[in-house]
Amino acid sequence: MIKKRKYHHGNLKKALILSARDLLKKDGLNGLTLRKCAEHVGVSHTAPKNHFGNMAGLLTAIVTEAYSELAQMMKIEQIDGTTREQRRQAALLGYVSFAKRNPSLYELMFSHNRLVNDDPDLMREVGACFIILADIAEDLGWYDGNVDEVNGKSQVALWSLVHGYAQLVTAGRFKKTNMQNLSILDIFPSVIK
Amino acid sequence: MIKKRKYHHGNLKKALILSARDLLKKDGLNGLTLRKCAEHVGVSHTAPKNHFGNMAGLLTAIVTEAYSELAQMMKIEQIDGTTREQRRQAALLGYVSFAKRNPSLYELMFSHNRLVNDDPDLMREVGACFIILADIAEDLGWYDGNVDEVNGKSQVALWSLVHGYAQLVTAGRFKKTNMQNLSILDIFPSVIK
DNA sequence: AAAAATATGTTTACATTGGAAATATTCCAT
DNA sequence: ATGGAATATTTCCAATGTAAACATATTTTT
Repeated sequence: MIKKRKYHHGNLKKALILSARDLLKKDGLNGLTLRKCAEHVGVSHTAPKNHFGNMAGLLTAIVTEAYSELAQMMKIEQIDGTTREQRRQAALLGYVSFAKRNPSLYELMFSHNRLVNDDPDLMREVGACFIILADIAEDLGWYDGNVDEVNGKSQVALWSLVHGYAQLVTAGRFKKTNMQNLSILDIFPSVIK
Repeated sequence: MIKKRKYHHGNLKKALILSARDLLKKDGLNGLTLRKCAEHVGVSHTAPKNHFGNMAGLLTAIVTEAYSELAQMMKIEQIDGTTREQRRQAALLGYVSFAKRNPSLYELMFSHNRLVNDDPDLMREVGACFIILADIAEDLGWYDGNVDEVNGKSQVALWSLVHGYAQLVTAGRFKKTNMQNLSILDIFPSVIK
């Protein structure tokens, strides 16, 4: 039985996001256009509007999914019985690995005026990442003071360090130094008590 | 004596960069277009091509200048007689201040495929920033080992931490936490011996 | 000083893109 | 089954980056 080409795609939203991710990986931010996404999926160039409203909406959807994936990368290998130090190392490696494999997407995730920043889904996924970071930021021993203050600073410092490292590497800012091949774990251990 | 409108602008390159900075500050990356730059300066929309080749060339020129400014911000107040700790604090505050005042520009400075990354001028200014960071990264006491290794790791860690903090703040990633108003100096001091 | 070469700027033209508006098709709740 | 909501298409437009040919000014060479 031959499948007739349907007027309705069925799962266009998901398909467009996947297509957008492909374009982003292949040609970077400049190569990602609504029309190319639509053409790649086989729909008219205005079909995305129903699902995302506009370009910012599509980018927000992609990034929202990306934060979810980033959280997954950080949680990999975090089975019961592992120590916090083991979870931390696994999470940091997963985090940097994600950024290196998706440099354009990663850049977009920290853009400050290209996304719908108050999108509830996006905020939820960002929050989910922050919670994972909060777990592995405990016991760093970098600060003194009351528990809440120490934990807050630790979270900020941990995320700052790993994000900064990930982006500086993917942006090539260490390329002209002899430190391009340092691992994130080389940067961390000695300051962890 | 009335000045006749000249066919040649005189200092178009610099004027276009300034105009681009204005647009970037006012409307973000999406609001920056070659045609608007040209119109704002009062030349035809293809005039920029002579000086920058294409959009990537203009962005590279803007970013190159921005790295120079960032270096200046880090060097402010670094007069003789200051301790390294004082220089470090001044540099960190200047760095974050620059990022906060120029969020779109700052984002562009760490983009990984929108610039002409092998541009000699850009590489020189990035290198100049790295040298300043190298100075203030000494004596952090975060690592053990031979001097070169310790210094290398310290530079990478310092830049990662301050860049990560600056971008996470400007991207609003701490907005939903109670840590939005922490200073970069709150993140640093306790880990400095 | 004259002429040639180079640099700088304009005009014209075109393909790509995001998006608005009107219309068509399908799905779904009652 | 049927009317409304959701989904997709068609048509249209303004904005954009860029190429090519041409115009004007500046610098270099002779």
